[in-house]
Amino acid sequence: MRQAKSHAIFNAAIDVFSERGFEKATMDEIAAKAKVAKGTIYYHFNSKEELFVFLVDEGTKLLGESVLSKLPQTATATEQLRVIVREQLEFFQNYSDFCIIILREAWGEDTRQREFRRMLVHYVRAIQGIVENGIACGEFATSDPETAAWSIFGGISIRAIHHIFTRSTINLVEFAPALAEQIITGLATSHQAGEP
Amino acid sequence: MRQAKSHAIFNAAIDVFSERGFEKATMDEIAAKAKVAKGTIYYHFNSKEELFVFLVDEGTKLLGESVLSKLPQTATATEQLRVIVREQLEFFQNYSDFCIIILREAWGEDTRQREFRRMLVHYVRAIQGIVENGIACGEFATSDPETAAWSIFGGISIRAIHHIFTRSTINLVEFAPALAEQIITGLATSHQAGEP
Amino acid sequence: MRQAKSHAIFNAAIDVFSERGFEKATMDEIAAKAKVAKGTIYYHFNSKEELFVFLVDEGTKLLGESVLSKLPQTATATEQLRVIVREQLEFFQNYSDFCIIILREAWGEDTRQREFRRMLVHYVRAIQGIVENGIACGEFATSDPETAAWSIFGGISIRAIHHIFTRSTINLVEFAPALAEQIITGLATSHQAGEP
Amino acid sequence: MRQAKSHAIFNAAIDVFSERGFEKATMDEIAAKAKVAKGTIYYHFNSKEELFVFLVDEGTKLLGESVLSKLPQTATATEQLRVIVREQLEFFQNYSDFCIIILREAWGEDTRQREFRRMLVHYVRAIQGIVENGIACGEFATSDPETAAWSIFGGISIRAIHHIFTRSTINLVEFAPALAEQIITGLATSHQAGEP
DNA sequence: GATGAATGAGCTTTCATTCAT
DNA sequence: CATGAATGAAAGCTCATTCAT
Repeated sequence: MRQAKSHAIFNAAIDVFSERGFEKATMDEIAAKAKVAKGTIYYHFNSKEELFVFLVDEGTKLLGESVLSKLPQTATATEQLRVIVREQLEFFQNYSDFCIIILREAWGEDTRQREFRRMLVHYVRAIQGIVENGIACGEFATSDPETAAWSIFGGISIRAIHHIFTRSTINLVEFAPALAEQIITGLATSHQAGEP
Repeated sequence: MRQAKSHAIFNAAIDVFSERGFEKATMDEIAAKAKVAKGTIYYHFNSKEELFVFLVDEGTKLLGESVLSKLPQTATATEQLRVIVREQLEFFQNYSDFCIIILREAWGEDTRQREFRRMLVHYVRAIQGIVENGIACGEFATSDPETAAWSIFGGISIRAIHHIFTRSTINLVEFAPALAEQIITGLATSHQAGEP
Repeated sequence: MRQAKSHAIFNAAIDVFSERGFEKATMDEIAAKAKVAKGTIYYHFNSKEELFVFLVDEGTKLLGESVLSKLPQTATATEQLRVIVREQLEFFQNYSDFCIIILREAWGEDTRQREFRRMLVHYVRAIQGIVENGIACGEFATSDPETAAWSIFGGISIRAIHHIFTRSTINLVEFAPALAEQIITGLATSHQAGEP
Repeated sequence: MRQAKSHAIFNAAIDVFSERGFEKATMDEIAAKAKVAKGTIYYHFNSKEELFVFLVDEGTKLLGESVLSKLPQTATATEQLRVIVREQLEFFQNYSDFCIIILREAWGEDTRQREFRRMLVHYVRAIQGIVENGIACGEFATSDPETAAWSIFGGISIRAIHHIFTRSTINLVEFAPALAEQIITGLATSHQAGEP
């Protein structure tokens, strides 16, 4: 099998980066976990940063594919949003390491962090597109689709990471219905919700 | 004036921790920015970790006070939620450094990170309390107030940090109405919002 | 009372120097134990080294006085040696801190260590004098009184420090008879002791 | 050759530890003397303490082997004691650095010091064993073989270290006969040595 | 392709000493 | 006389990266 070592390094790196954070993660620990010599990592990746970016790149792509490919193209925006919520929770359930990496490592002015945000923006723009479609169809109403998209993404993600560190055994996907309902119909009971 | 040096260190530390992250921040840079000798920091704080925890403690307390003290006690839960959204955005507008620190440094198993989350939980519980009050009054409906609270907190925070790294000049508070409306009435236009 | 603080510092310093060794002892700990401010130590002693030398000077003088003043001037050299053994053990029993300081801190090329050894040499020379007197009187026989003196001093001291770190409750003075006998008559039973 | 660097570090460490003492010795100086980078020391030894303990362990083992392996098994206890005196002096002549390290660094409550004393006790017990054999054979008489053993060890060691700091060119082994005679037959001329 | 010994810049922390009060 | 906040040089230790094998 090609890339056996690469894969081992990749998996070990996700482990270690999510457990320690980028700065505290050491190439020694990654090498030990991957059961390769430290030099071997440098044969496959030019630097710690490059390894990280590769990993984040793959992860974000996988997030995009996992979530967006499940969208039923003919469904309503409302239905698509429900799928987003469910699938993103499912993704974070399966790849909780990556959920942690996103929230810890995306914020800063280092190259890897800007790069990371570029990828996240790409994903959130897809959510924003759905919101905008919903508006165009008259399903949704909001004055600021970008704000809507980021708060949807942030709401799901922070709910998920809180759950991850709670170390509960409940499956993240179980939060999907409540979360989707809040996003779509809000907290207010229908007969009220007056404007100030 | 007492504590002049302590304050300088405190402010410098917020700066540096938010710009570099806990691990990459150096005591040298904090000392230089505070215009004190490195030893002076250690005269006031026993370690880098202790300095960080002190700072996070003060920051989280200030967040709690800034937001929760503004809550009109006699108002409806709906109105209280609007205040939360506005005031938390205002807080992040004024203390964007602290917004960054929260989202970067709260997630992990180090002592300082667990401590940090304990404080955040305290704040988010207050939001959860309002949601539960709203339910009790018949204003709100949700099957999972904890999920509601964390997704509200996360939605506001991630919207804010995205905005901070966008380096726009728009005041964060301007997002308050749209964000509040989404939380309260949801995205869906009132005449629909069917259940699956 | 004059020198109340000086005395407190002196006693605290003996404590700390013997517990930690010169290098690891800190002026902070000495100040804390003496219940004075750190600056106060520097009012009474110019430096850590000076404090140490003063303390060692006093201690060695006290050792000399404690032991040598007990020597019955009219007694035989044999009897005087017995007194030396007993009184030095008694001194180490009362000032075990100082016993530790002697054996830890006298060996090296720092100024304070040379100074220390100068004082020790003075004390050991007194023992050597007794040995030489004994030879002159025909009581003792040895080809090397200096070696005799140092090995007597070393034998007593190392026996004592071993006992101190054993943390036994036995009084050091109880070893005096056996130790004196060994020094004076040797291990061999009288009817033998052949020369090689 | 394997362990070339390790050996260089080992030798440099003995040098520096004996010249400066454990606390004052710096890893920088050891590295410089060993002509390796500082990090290299940490590649081979986990800490300054571990390097020290390793060195002391080897040294004490070597002391034991150097001295005890020379003991003629069929000889009398008296003869064995003479060998001990001569060989221990020879060892200290060859490894004066280690003689200094023993007397400076064995006394204290740090882990490395307790460990050190454990090893010394092992060596001194061997001397004690010889004394006890001598008693069993009727060659020796003493009420306290442990005291005898420690004072023999201490007498030799302190005589040696005094000589080392005197920087004389005389070979330590030249003191062996006088020292042995004192230990075996004592100072007193045979016709006396009365008990008080 | 793979290894792991070696490196050295850079980090946190300590602590004797000073000095304004 | 006495204080204790402030200092900065110096030390132990870490770790990404390199390179000879």
